[in-house]
Amino acid sequence: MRFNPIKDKKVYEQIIDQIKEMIYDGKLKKGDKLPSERTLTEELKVSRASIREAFSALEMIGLIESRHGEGTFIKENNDDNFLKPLSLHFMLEENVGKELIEIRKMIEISGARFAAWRATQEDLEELKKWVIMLEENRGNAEMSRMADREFHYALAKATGNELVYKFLNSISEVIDMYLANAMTRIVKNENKNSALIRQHRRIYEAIRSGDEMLAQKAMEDHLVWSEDLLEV
Amino acid sequence: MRFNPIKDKKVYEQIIDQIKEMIYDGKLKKGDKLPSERTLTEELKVSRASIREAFSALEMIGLIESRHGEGTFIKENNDDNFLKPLSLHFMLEENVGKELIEIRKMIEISGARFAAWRATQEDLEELKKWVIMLEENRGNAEMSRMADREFHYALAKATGNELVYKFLNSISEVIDMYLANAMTRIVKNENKNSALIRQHRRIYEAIRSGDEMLAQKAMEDHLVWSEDLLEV
DNA sequence: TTATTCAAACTGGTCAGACCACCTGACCAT
DNA sequence: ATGGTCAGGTGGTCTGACCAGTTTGAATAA
Repeated sequence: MRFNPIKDKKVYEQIIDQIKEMIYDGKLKKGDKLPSERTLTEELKVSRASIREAFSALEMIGLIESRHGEGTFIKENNDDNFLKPLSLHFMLEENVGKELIEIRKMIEISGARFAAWRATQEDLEELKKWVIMLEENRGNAEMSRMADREFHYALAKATGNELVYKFLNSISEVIDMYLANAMTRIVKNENKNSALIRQHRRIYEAIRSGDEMLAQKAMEDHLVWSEDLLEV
Repeated sequence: MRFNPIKDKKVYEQIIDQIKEMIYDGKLKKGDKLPSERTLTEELKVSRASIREAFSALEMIGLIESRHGEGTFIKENNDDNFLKPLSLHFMLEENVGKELIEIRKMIEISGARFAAWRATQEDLEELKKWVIMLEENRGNAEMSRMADREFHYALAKATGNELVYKFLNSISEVIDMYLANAMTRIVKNENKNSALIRQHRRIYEAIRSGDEMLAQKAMEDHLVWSEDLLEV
């Protein structure tokens, strides 16, 4: 004898489902204005409070935007961080740091290859800028960490894949926490600091010359190297 | 002269910030019970409606869970999919399909390598199961598509990285839409169908034998091959 | 006519209080 | 022990009110 669980979906969840469906069907597009809260009250026969609960949930994930006095709209620019709320999860998880670093590794290794293929002139200049920054700030953990981070962002941008950039950006906050100590150890050691700079320059040169496989290899070597330093 | 933007943060956003901070500081951990809505009403000097807006937002991203009659808790098991809301964004974007497929490619190519390294016996059996399913359903687009999808999920699981599995899972809905037509074309062509099966078997064999580089290569060949079919 | 003003009519943001539905635990009857 | 009852706490929902922005359009001034 089997029983099925009684489902008791909350009102605001059902509202979200309806909006979700309209997006599926293409009835709602970016920039579109949603009906006012009071209008929806009548059409859906629910209280304004429930509608506002649905809206605040959708606003949390960056899908809509409520503008006081104007109305509520499907968000136009998913500018930088629609993945931002994820960082909260990452802070609650134990092993997530290692897994995140692994994913970053997967994406960046292939990413370097894409970058070698598609990097624009500006991308190259940006990359070069941070390599130089790294060279000019030997021994400075703060600056080196910043330059390293920016280098990786620039590389993400150079992949020509917007989503790669956004994704790596959204997980950077958590990854940074893991890398901070490692960077301090690196810059304190003359040999390691040199290695760090050499590796970044090698990646940059490979991308600049358009050598996809070398870029991939250089990135992999770099990430494996820095991964080892995390364990210490 | 610099002005700071006038912050007019909504009440429910400030509530979220406070909860966020408590998680940062480690004062809130998985499974913890939050104060009741009525209690928070008094402590924060805000209305219950605002608190419920904050809670529904946090529930949307899967951070908390409200249980009727019991209370509100920091979610214990992020089991299923806290990345689910992302699919809504992906449906709104235009070029996101191609970019998503690229990211999938990046992750799966490296993922195959991880799988060759870490796949358990069950993982291998799961993979094998879907290869066989693919072989036994030549010409059947529906079943082939399903088997193909499940194979890739099984591979994601075999990487031993939970996050990889969850992430690929969350983007699968959108990717599937792009792959559906390609699969129909593949199974209608005897040669292509054979190639599809051969490629999956090759990936499986490489993983089974623990040959990391071959697994990576086999996966890359497969993805490049199927990518070309998308353009047709 | 044309431009300006400004009040009314929207919009979202917040609040207080009510009622329902559900869970828990204490107490009681069997 | 088992099951029933009841009270108190909790989330779920609704109503109606008021505040604070934006838009609109008619009355007014040029």
